[in-house]
Amino acid sequence: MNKISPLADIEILEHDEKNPENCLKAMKAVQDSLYVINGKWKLPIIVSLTFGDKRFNEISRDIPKITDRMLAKELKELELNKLVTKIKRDDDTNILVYALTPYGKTLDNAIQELYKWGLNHREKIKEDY
Amino acid sequence: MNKISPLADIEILEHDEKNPENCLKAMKAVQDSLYVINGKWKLPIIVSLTFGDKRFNEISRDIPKITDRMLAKELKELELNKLVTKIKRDDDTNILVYALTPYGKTLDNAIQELYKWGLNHREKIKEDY
DNA sequence: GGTGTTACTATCATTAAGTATAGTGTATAG
DNA sequence: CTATACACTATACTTAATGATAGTAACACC
Repeated sequence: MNKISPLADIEILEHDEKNPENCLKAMKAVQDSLYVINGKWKLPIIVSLTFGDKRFNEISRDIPKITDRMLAKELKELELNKLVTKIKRDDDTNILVYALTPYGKTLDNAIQELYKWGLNHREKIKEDY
Repeated sequence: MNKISPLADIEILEHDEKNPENCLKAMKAVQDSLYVINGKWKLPIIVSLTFGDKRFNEISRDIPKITDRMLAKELKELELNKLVTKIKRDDDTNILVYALTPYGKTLDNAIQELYKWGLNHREKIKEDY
């Protein structure tokens, strides 16, 4: 039960000129995350799968404008990173569907925050212009 | 005090085939966020500034391998998006420093989650290989 | 068993993102 | 007043990401 969150630490160290190590560490960690979810389509795919396991075409229809090529490519990378797997659909057919792994689901908190921020940002932009 | 978080809603709707609208909405919001922080350097810059207001060269020294051109370019975009501003350093000098705006600071939750996930992911990769 | 759908792959073209290098006006220190 | 650091900008180049288009094996369905 680590109550002190990492960025809480960062805030404590905000004015500690002697510890640029923590800044570097934070940057690297954030870059690691971004590296895994980078590109135009990976997060949309993951979001689509949070709404349920889906087969190739179902994901494709969920995401406007994605091409087969990109969907195939991104799914492959997500499988490599163990965020997504193929499983048999839970019915009498033997159709294969893509599903988030338990590990893939650990991205949920981050995605929630990006979702909330994105909604708010869209509102802000509307106000401003 | 909106206790029901957006993705909580999403989970409730997970098996509601009749509402693909929510899936689309979630994807768009997440893409909006990603659009603002995309690229290799924007998050490192923001992280650097969470450790304190800094001038150009100080940020540059914080972030290994970033070039002047990219730093200038990314800072300009961050200023356009109102996440960063230039202010006078809080001392007797009239040095200008870059600082996160209050709006820029609203990214903190998202960055925290990316930070936590990134740390964990790095550990996982070490275990796996 | 012919037709359509599914789940891809291959190839090539285009666009976007990032790098390398050099240069310039302004501020600051000695 | 001069040298150096600072905060950029300009140009050219390279690499990475994405798009457009076509094709194909496997399966499903009448």
